[in-house]
Amino acid sequence: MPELPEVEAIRRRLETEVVGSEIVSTCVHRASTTHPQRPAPVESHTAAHRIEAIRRRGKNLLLELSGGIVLHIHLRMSGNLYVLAGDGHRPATARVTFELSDGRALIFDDTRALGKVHVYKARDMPHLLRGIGLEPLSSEFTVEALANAARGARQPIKIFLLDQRHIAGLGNIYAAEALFRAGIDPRKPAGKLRRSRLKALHAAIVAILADAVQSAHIAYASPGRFREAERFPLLVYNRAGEACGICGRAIRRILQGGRSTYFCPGCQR
DNA sequence: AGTCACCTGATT
DNA sequence: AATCAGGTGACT
Repeated sequence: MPELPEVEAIRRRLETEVVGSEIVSTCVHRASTTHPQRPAPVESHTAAHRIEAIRRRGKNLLLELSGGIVLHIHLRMSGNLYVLAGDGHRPATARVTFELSDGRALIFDDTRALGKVHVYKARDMPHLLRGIGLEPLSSEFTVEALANAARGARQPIKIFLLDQRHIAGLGNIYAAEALFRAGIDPRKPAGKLRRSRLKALHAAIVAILADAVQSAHIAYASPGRFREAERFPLLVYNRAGEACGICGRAIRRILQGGRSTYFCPGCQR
């Protein structure tokens, strides 16, 4: 489920809940979650370490542990990270359990088991993250930086936005919503957008993600999982056939790179 | 840029 | 039974 806003909401929540806590033991319940690393090293390199900080880079969560160890977690499609009280029931979909010294447990829950948990030395992280693109809610993400990234790109702009090497954190939902808000046809080649269009797109991305972080924070606030109803309304995603709220034309669904793209043929040109 | 693979579950 | 799902990496 998670794109940048959901990952950031999880990060903020965990920051208040587990930074400063010590992991006493770790159990990997599904080997594919740590693949190609073996479960044993992940377990041994996290046990007896304290969680010192939690950072996010795009959709990646980085738990900085004592002793120069980084726990790298990617939630992929269905991952979630949350704290379970000492008397809580661990669900069957838990893929990794980190037992904390105060009796609580940090659970990596992942229904589809596509998510990843790996351990690295802190000094290796810059190398491992080198291919990740602009952080859209940071000061480095400017119209100029977006224009530089898009220059000469022949990919459709929707495909371009999903490519984490350009911008880190957009996924299928918010890419579609940002393009709608900016009034851009998702099939338009990225490198052919005029500066005025890029400016609108830049503003749309920042506004959508900032709003979505806020609502995701609320949606995750109560214990349990993401509450869809709390998210701010999506204007095109998953609305094929419905009337566009602006122009009234039917929202279309097309395939790009094997994935659904939703857009309004009236508003996006 | 398209297709498959990795997984499970919801929906048609 | 078939299709779809908020992600990504390895093919072609």
